[in-house]
Amino acid sequence: MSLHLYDTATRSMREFHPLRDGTASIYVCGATVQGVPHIGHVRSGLNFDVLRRWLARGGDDVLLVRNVTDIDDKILAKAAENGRPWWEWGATHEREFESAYDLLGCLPASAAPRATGHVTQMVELMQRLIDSGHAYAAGGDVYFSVTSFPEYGALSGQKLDEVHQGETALQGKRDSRDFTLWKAAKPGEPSWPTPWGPGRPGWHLECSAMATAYLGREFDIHGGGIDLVFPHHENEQAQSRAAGDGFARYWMHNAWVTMSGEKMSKSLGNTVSIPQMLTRVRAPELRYYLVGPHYRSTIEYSEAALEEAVSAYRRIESFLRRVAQRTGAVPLDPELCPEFVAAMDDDMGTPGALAALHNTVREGNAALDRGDEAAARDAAGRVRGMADVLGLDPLSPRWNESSTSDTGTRQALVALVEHVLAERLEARKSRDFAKADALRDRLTEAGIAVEDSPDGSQWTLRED
RNA sequence: GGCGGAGUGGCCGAGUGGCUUAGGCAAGGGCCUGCAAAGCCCUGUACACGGGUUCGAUUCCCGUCUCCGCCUCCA
Repeated sequence: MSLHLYDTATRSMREFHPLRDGTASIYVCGATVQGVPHIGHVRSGLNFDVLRRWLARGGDDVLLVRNVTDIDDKILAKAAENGRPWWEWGATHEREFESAYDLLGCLPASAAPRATGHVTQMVELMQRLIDSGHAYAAGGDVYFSVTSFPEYGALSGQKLDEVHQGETALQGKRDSRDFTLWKAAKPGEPSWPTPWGPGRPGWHLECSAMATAYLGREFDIHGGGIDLVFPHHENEQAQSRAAGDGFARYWMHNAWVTMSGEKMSKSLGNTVSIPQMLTRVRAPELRYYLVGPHYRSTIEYSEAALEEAVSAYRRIESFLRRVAQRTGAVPLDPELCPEFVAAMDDDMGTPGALAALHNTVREGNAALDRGDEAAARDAAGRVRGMADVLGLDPLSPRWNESSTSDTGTRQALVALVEHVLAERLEARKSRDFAKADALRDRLTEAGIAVEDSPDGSQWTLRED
């Protein structure tokens, strides 16, 4: 079976064929950089990172553009509240998002364009829309005429009569359902010059302009959170198609992370930020938690579920470490088992993919138990290969980066622990188990877990 | 009011018209171990409720209840 993806626009599973053979293009709606990223924001980035890895695995050269909305009402409001320049406020949080994506193992985007850097493209798009009668300027604002585009509502299944753009009814709108492409400058607000007067972008316009600028007038996949379907993506599609562009060929939307049954959002105050999260669990553990469930299923956040993810991830990790310790470095095996491939091809079925991975872990552990090192190494290589597709390979060097800064401390710790373990080994040899246990207890108290095996004792730092 | 999603074993979380024990976590039993931990083996027997279609439905259809999301900024 080849890759099938659920397409929001047709509400059906469609076989994926890129527009241009060998190249897949993806545009993901990224952050409005008004605050610190929480796990919900990052879920989207993670889901599309997995998609991108899977497409690349299938041989496609993947272009992934993830935009940064660095000018909007909220940024201006929050910056003002905090007495900071709006551009600094945006830049600060843009770095927070970039750092969160990076820490969680997202491959860097091919481009991360900012709205403020693409006003020229927006002006061009507006001009095309005005020329073709789909948009009009009024008092420095520019609006998209919804009734001029019969397809309007097709993406989200909204009926035109039921539509409310939620924008304050502005004076110049010919129809209350029209949406704003460009906002006339208000005193004191940042603005950019246009043929219709100075102003700033409306929210939807930037994505059409940037997607087209980088990926062309037609591209493969447009993604984002499920809430963006209406009005954001509906409006994007309307303005681009009305202007004559093919625009996105597949629409993919990820579900929420909820908390106590409610959507996680700043206004509800039920946010769990990434920096906060990462003080409690390690990055790949959090990634496992967010990537494990299917991307179209809601994740109801809970401590217990997070802990389970941590345990499940550690099971994989400890298997690989055990094999590596006993038999030497384990190379990643790019060959994927059929169950894994089938699961991933079925609309990125990460749960099924993880099931296949865990089955291989069990297989490998069993091989280890019976002393079949070749089989264990083989399984370990395949486990790494599968985990890598999900960005979860525990042996990937990227997860070590954070600890390299304090190499000296690390070395001192290693020396001390090794010394205690050597002493304990002596005690065990002379069957002085009271002493051996006392030494182990002391390490345990210090947060170091010791496990004995036929090959000697292993120790790990437990952060909880 | 309009549109959409969901209710699965102790928990998380997939899936399918009749053998999937999905997978994980937790639990119990066993093996292994000086002990512990890890690992391996075994065990649980689920599919909101009421109808219908069918030889057979957790899976299809209808209805009911409950929950959630979008329609307002939002990943």
